[in-house]
Amino acid sequence: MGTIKTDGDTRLAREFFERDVVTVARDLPGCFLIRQTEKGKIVGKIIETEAYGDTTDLASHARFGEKGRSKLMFGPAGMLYVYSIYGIFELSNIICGKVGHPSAVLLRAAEVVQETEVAKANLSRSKFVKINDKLATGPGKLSLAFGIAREFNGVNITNSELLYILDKRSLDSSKLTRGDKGRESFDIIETTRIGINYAKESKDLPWRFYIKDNPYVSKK
DNA sequence: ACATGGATTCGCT
DNA sequence: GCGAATCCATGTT
Repeated sequence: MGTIKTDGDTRLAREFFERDVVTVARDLPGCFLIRQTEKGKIVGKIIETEAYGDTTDLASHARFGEKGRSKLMFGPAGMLYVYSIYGIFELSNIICGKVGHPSAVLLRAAEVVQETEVAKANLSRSKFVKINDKLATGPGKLSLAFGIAREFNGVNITNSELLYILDKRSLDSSKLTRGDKGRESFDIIETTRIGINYAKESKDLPWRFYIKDNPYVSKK
């Protein structure tokens, strides 16, 4: 469901993201994030996500209402929501749910499986990132590695040629990863979100999802 | 106009 | 486990 054909691959379409944000967040690990750049096509397997909900989720930017930077969250699904944090990083989210039901999925970690040198070059632009074999472990590093910055805010990833997501069954991972299995099954761990201890009644919601035993998870 | 603090990351203790 | 780096959205004066 929720897919269209693009060049033989199966791109996630708006219907995929229009579902409940928690369902989408659980479904995204194992899918492939694609970033077409001048230097090449960066491909990453999504490892970890978090769901952010409506005005009742005290950790969600939507809690402030339909205004300011989070206005996008109230609009149609499939748009990218990029915002800066700590003056240092920019975090990438995908708007989910029907119009009027604000929510978004935060992309927290990926395994870069193609054009790793391009991703490394992107990371090198920040003096706050240490470059090692984990290129996109954590939402700040993920955005930087994939070259996603504020100019991508509002981009429709169901249309864009520069940024989109392919279904987890659409790529033959034997060509892409070392030992990690795109087409094989995996267990998803559900746990609490990171960095939101200020959000009293919401901080214990099990809205963080990651692939069990995967080395590219940002934090256990 | 001013003060506050964060959906982070790294390095040092 | 804690603090620094560094900017802007948000809330208060």
